[in-house]
Amino acid sequence: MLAFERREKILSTLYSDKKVFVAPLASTFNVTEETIRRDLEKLEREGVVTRNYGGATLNERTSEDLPYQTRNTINLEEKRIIAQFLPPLIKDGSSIMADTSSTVYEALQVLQQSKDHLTIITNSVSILQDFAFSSFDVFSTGGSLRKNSRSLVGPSAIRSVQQYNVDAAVVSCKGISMTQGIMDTNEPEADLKQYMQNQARRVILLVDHTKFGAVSLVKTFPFEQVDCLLTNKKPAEEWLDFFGQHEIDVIFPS
Amino acid sequence: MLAFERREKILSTLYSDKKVFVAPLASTFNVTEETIRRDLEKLEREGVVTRNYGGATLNERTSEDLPYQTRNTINLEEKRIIAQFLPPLIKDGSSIMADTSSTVYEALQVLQQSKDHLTIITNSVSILQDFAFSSFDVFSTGGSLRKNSRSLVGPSAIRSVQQYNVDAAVVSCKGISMTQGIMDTNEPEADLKQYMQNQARRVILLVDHTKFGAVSLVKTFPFEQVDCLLTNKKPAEEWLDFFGQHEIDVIFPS
DNA sequence: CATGTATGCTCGCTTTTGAACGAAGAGAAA
DNA sequence: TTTCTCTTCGTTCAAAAGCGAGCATACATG
Repeated sequence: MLAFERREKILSTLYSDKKVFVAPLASTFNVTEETIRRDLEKLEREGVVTRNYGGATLNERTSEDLPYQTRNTINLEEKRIIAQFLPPLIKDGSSIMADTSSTVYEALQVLQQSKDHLTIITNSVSILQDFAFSSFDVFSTGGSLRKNSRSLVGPSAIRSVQQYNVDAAVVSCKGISMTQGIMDTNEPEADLKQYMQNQARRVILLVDHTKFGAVSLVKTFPFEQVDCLLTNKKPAEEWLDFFGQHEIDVIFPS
Repeated sequence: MLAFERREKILSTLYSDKKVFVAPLASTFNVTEETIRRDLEKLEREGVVTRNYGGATLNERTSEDLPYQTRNTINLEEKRIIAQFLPPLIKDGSSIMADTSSTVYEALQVLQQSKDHLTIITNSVSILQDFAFSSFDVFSTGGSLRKNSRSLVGPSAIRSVQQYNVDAAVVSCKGISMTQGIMDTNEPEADLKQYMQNQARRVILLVDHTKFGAVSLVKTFPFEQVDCLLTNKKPAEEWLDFFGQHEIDVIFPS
């Protein structure tokens, strides 16, 4: 039995019972209580459980969130660098649209700390979940829950997006190419993004350096629509020229 | 029985009875009265109860606006008992509407294990989150994220609900009374529930025993609309008569 | 080889619990 | 009202259970 295997089993017990105890776990897995405690400690650091004397209870709010969270920690540093550039571009009290991407998610976390009030319209379930107890006004687009993601898409989401006119759309993508434009991996989200862009006065695109030149399945909207691009490394000269031609403000760490 | 577990159970008794006594608690948990006193002391420090001679009473104010996660673990056993009754009432492949309540949430968890395919329309963020990786089709109503809850409400959610016609509405409430009807603590959710009920061929109401006779702020829909009621304890004879008059099928543990 | 991770073990510290006893509250009787 | 009695509370002490830090070992990984 490997460590992560054990933790997975602990998690599954947690999901069904909402709580676990140190001593029984230790004996079922044939490890010392120390090990179990360390497991629970780890789970607590990840925000999944709260420990109490003799065991731990599940944190409802992140109940099924583990896969997302791990995915979210990939390139987290890059995403945070990008996120730092967003607050100066957003005025307190303004309204924004946010798509379902971990980059945008990180950026909103930073906004939450630096702004008093914002109105957020989003199709991301993760954002809904995280802002349930914030002071921001949050609107969900509704729509169909896309399989294996926390994204709401489809005609209903599109209709919903069209109801709002916002100051800025904060979106990400899977790849940008000078010839192919801005691309995403799946049709429904790419589609929705296009409508988001359409309802916003300004379009702010968040792209980390790995997206430059990456080609992906489906085009979203053209570069002409982008007002501002945030990234985590200085792009190559030809990209800077390209952005200049399209009148896109590029922001990157100096 | 560990300390935190005992305190949870005390809380759960508090939520259903509004008050507890030291001596009976001590004997049910097989601990000394001192221990119970210390538990109550702790709960008092947390602002949940006020102690008085011989026991403690629940602080009314906090009972309504409980954070979701505490509310969710309270009376979990009762909720699971109710949840068990739902699968036989729902045919595989059918479509249902689900509100934002921990009882309905538990019931859907059970459905997830016993059905191959369902279409769920919900205003609950928690359900969206939990079914992101399931085989069910899930639609979000969208709408405004209600403060300090994981519930989507408002005109946009209502419009959205009206787009769908489903086989069953699975809903809960905060209180039922023969004279006042079915009640909830807040207007927006009560409102939405009414529309949900309206779009469903059958209305299934999930109520634990603490809700019987409990009066709450705002009425939702009348008993005439309810087709089936699931609860965790056999209701009193007058309630059974009452349900009979309204042609409501009542299901409870035998 | 060095490095990092996982695990077990020990020891001192904290939390929890029960027992004991005096103090305080409730209710009845004067 | 005052007094008396019984119950309930709070405090203190000690024992037991649980915990965290630090160290050592084992094993994989680079």
